[in-house]
Amino acid sequence: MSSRGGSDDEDEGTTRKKLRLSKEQSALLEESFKEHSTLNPKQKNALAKQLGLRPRQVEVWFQNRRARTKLKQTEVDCELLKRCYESLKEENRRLQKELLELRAIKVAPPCVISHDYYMPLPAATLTMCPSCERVATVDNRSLTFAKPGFSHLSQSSAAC
DNA sequence: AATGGAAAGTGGTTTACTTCA
DNA sequence: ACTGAAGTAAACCACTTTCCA
Repeated sequence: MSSRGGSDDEDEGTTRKKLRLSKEQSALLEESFKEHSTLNPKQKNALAKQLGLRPRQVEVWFQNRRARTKLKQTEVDCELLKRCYESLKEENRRLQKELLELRAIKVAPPCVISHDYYMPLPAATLTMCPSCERVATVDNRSLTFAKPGFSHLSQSSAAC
């Protein structure tokens, strides 16, 4: 690894001061990064020549730039996951509440149907999808799931 | 004087290539 | 001639250090 340890960085004799890239240099590097986030040796050398920098400096700039991009993306992903978590927490709260209500309905005395007297069934009874183990509400004629996303269940069988 | 951010250093991993038994 | 192991260089990445505004 020839470029390790700055052996090709020797310049101006004694202590090498850290260089701050000019606006023009940064702009050109940014422009180049937009086109391709990695450089082949030919592109790197050409860009270095154009900028008046050492190829190693161009290489380092691209490495740091990729790292910054990744960091930014990670932060965005983190925010997204936070929001997703909050949303799921809220939905879980709501479903737990719904489950309690449905259990209460299930525990209530069964309906009686006599010849001259019809007592309607409760609006829904509780069942569990055996495949995905989600709770579903079922009435006489059709299967009605509490949440969207249960469409994978057919009406004829309460299984996924 | 303290600090954030960017340039540069360091060490580890991967990949492509060469050499040699 | 073919093949697999070993060595090497280059490039990348993650992490860290240095230094300037």
